[in-house]
Amino acid sequence: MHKVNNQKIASIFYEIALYLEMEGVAFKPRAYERAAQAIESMSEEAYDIYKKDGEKGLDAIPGVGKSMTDKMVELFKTNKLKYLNQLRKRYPVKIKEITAIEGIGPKMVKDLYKKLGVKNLKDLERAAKAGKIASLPGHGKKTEENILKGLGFLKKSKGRVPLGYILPLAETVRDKLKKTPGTTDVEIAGSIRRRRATIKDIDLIAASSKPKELLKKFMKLPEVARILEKGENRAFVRLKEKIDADLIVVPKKQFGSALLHFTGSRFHNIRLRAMAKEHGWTLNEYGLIKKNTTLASKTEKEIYAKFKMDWIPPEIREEKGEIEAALAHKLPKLIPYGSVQGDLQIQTNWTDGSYTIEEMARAAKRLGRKYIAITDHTKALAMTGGLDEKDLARQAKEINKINKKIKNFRIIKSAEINILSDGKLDINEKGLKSLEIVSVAVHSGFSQNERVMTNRIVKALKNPYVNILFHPTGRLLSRRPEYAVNIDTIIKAAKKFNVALELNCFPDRMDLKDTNVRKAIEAGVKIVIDTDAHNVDHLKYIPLGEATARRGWAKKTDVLNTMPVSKLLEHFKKIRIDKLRKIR
DNA sequence: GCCGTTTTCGGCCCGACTGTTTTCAGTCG
Repeated sequence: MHKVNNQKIASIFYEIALYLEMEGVAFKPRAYERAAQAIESMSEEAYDIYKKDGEKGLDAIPGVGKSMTDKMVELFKTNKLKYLNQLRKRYPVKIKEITAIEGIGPKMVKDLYKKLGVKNLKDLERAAKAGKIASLPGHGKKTEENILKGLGFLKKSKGRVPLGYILPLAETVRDKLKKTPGTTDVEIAGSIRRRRATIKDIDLIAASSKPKELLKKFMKLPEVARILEKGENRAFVRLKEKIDADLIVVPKKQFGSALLHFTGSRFHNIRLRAMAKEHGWTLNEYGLIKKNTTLASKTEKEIYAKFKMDWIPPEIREEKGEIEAALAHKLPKLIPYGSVQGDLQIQTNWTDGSYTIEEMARAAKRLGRKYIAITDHTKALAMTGGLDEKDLARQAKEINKINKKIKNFRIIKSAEINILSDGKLDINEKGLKSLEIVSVAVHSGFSQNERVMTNRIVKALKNPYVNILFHPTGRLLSRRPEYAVNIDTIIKAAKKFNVALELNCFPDRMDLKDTNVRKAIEAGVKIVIDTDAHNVDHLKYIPLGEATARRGWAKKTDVLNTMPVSKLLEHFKKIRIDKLRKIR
């Protein structure tokens, strides 16, 4: 058996979809894409589902039926897929690679292959530079230029970018557009509005009585490098920051329908449109329309109401049960932004942070936090100058001193303690006892196999002093995938040993991710949201974590550090006493 | 290829822009 992971399966299904699209097959490409999307966003591995529940389990994945179940089973059994190999043989073309270029789709790939023998990006570049594409019937000079520009962009582009790095730019552009005469609303839509962890481009929706002026202003912004498309009410540009931005301008009365349309997700929209169709209506960016009359268009809420649904927060518009919940008026009350009162992971210049404890505390207070926990690394992480038991005692004295100086604020004694490769901690019991909150994390042995890694973490969670598991899967979005860990087992252990799981807001981490948050809270495990700040500038990332918690359907009560500090510390204290009593 | 409080068969979301066309296919969101 071969443990083919979800990402790999999704990637294969996406590739099949492209090949089928290339052949002009109807409907099947969408089916494969839909299944791929479902699989890549599952928190449980399809392989584990198969081992546990067999083919029945796979078939139960939404969008997956008999045929795709068979294909997954074949992958698990042989690590190969005959169907895909046949497609690749018929068209020996790097289809995913080539269609990554803006403006090139499967049909053009087919044409370029058949007529010019283009199989990969290198062939494509050579053909374009030699002027061969412009001379093809059906294509021209412009197509060729766009391909060359697209190739250049692809080389420089970083692909999807962490949300936290793009949001400020999107907000800057939005705010500049807001000041245009005749413009009443500008909103960021798309996956940024849904607060996905990574972003491909910036979508902006505006309501204006003077669309021409607004579009002109947009295209002339200093952030813009190049104009890709322009129309009556939309413009599509490439920003100097190597990311594309799209602006759609509508009359005020259509702002809601436009916002709904361009917020997505795609599958949420498809579902809504199918529902509209059942009523004999159509839903598009201009409104919910019955024959020639508009039933609703001004606000999203009005449109949802026509379907007898509650308004659905953008963060959960992923066609993952939110439509059913909205129809039944049973949407969860998602944790409101601004609910997190304190930051529970902060590094200082005692280890690899850049600022003193007091500087971090004062900066956090300025942002409205009521408390922070100081969580410098411990000794096994030698490269950061990790603290030993004596250092922690010294740091405690320092914290006491600063606590007296800063009013209406509380610094909590904590640490980011290493889980050693055998699951033991690198701080002794006396050291653990001296801390108000004990947080643990993996920082070594990333290449351990899943069983070893999982057992190691579970062993650490079993320690009666442990309160929080930091960045449970260890992913770094721009650099490193998750380490091999069985998140279901971790969640079970967290529940059993009453340990909270961290949702780390650092833009590169966002760990736990949304689907794991949902899984954890469904299992009754508590979450903490914190920034992992290494300097004062990082403290601002809390709302990213709140957003991700919302994507995971978390309520305020699921997140421990929405509590005031006295209650929070009481909570951890009580757990510690209970656990120690059970052991003795 | 998937799916079903109308359906196990017959459907499957909708519209704009571009480039190369003389009315449209391809691509994108």
